[in-house]
Amino acid sequence: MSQDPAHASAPRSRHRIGLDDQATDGQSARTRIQDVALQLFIEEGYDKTSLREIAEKLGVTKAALYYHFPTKEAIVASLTEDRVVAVAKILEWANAQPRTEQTRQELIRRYAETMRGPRSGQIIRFFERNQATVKDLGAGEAMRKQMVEVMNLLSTKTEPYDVQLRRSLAIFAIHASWFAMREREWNEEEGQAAALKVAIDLVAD
Amino acid sequence: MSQDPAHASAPRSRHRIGLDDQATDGQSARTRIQDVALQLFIEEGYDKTSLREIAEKLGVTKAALYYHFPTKEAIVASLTEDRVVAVAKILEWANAQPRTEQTRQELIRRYAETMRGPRSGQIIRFFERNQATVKDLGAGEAMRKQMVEVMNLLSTKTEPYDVQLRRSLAIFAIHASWFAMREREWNEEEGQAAALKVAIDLVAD
DNA sequence: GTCTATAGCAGGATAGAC
DNA sequence: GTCTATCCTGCTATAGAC
Repeated sequence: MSQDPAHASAPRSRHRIGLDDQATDGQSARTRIQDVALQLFIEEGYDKTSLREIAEKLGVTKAALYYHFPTKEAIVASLTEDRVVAVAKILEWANAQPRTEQTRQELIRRYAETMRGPRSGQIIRFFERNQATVKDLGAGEAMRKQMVEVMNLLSTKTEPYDVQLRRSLAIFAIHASWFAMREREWNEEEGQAAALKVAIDLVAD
Repeated sequence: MSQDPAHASAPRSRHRIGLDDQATDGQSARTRIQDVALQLFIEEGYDKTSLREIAEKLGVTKAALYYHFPTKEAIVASLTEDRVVAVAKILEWANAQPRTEQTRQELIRRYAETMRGPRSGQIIRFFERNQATVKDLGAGEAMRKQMVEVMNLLSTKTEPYDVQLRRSLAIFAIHASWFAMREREWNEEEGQAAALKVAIDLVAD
């Protein structure tokens, strides 16, 4: 999952306080960069978030980031790869199933499961808020294609338009529990349970 | 609606072929800029669309654009202002109604009506695909607030989470008919009718 | 109304010291 | 692993001629 050619085991040589030494909470430098970058990508947008800004927030310089990631885009790639693999597995499973209501519901259940990871919700949020930018980012293209494939599994072109639309909204229901209702105050558990319930209903006959 | 202090009636003085003289199809220079800009903002993203690119596509230079719009952001503002006014009117109406199922359905109907204009769908598409960027653009802020207000009118905080989510999805249903299902081939009429049907059902009890 | 030219700045990325 | 310094590019916006 982690393809870091350069420094599989980076030498902890110098005595200066750097990104990698702030790991008193068990977070690697790589992870800290990912967290800060993702947060900024969501709040400010990918384009408007400069590497300088990320570095500043981490207390280092731009150049330091380039030791951990070859490009800005690579940060996004590292963020999304795990989720892409997880969704790909679900799609593989779904493609081998008969196209029944029960399959749709199980597909939704499994898809909703992918939102349980600590960063999953944020990654979706990032994706939704940066669609235009992310679409030629490779990682974004992959996620977009997967979303379309999920929707295509939920309905066929021969079905009425309103059915197609209704079923597709199930995906938005799952995603939306993370971003559409920011104003309101419910906890994660409840939100996800509600989203799953609504989504399941949307794909029912 | 059109706040152009500088050139309410621009003098058609010179003989050179410019933006304003290409109006053989009845489009003003202003309109042509808006159309091209909006299209690029959707396809490439607001940030990544430079004024040079817009100008090039119109066969003029960057500087020419600055005659018609004082800033890049002003183009967005000019694009969204009519819709913001239209939605504001609907919100004003809705706020004066009792919070019944019938009101919700009528609210959805009226909201769906705003998608009938030629550019409305594109503007929503622009908004959705550039959320992160557009959020500190003034125009974007206004639209975001309106969307939240519509959702708040569709459900109250005391209602169960799944009901709140379900009702909020009605808005996405209306919007989605314009962008979520690009892969599939149905005409506008059918798509909007389907969206309205789904949305109405989502706000029903 | 449109042009050329340019100011002024910020971005991503690299080189090389430590 | 992180730094300083810098290259190169592209952006928004402005000045002033025509």
